[in-house]
Amino acid sequence: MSNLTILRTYAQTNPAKLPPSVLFSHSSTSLTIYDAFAKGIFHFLILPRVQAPFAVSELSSLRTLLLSGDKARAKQLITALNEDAKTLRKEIEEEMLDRYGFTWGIWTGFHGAPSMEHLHLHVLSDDLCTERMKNKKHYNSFHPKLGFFLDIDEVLSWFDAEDSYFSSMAKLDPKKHYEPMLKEDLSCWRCNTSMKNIPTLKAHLQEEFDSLAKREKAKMERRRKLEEKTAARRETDATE
DNA sequence: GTTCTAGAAC
DNA sequence: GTTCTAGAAC
Repeated sequence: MSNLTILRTYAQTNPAKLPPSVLFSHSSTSLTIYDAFAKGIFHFLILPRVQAPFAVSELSSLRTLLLSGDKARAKQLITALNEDAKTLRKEIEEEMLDRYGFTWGIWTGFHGAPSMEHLHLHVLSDDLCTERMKNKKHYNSFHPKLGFFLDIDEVLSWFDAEDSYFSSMAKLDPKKHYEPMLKEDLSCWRCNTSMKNIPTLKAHLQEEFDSLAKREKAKMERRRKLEEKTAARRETDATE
């Protein structure tokens, strides 16, 4: 099953009835689900559950939430999603250490022009070269320098800015402002090198990830050895 | 969002 | 000839 309103269906379903292949965890206010087409090795979506005072229509997207009228209420909801994301990132990092022996970047944000109904916060690792990363639109929608991917901290900062700034950002005009960003030329988000097509980009991202892995694992190893030495020294000091 | 596929790019 | 993209259909 997959259509443009599937997330809305999940958000209105009793979490106990969602299959474990879909649901990762839930709280009283949100659901964390596995992204069905993960663009990073780790890729989750956090969805607000449909409950008062919000109507399902107000939770349709970031745009509808920001324009729903009550700024304080909207900020509160996004702050709650942010807290859930922090917890999730910790869990992802533990899993990274377990399975890969090091940790790497995790991004948390919204798409400027989402293509599925119901507000969803992406939490994904920054490797970005999985099997499901298939075209320019996929990649550019997460490229941190293009502007399509809106980091949650940036979105939260809009609430503390002047009203006129908040209003201009809250418009989130998909056709004029956001969708053209998806057609920008491909470039590596780490080193800015331009890439002629998706297979070339993915091979490059894989190399970047492999060299990062090597550096980070070496760092972990040095740290471990240092701790070993420190522990041994402590032991000697204690017996002297 | 994905899949399919015509035709552009190589 | 093969690889790859991008637009239509769903």
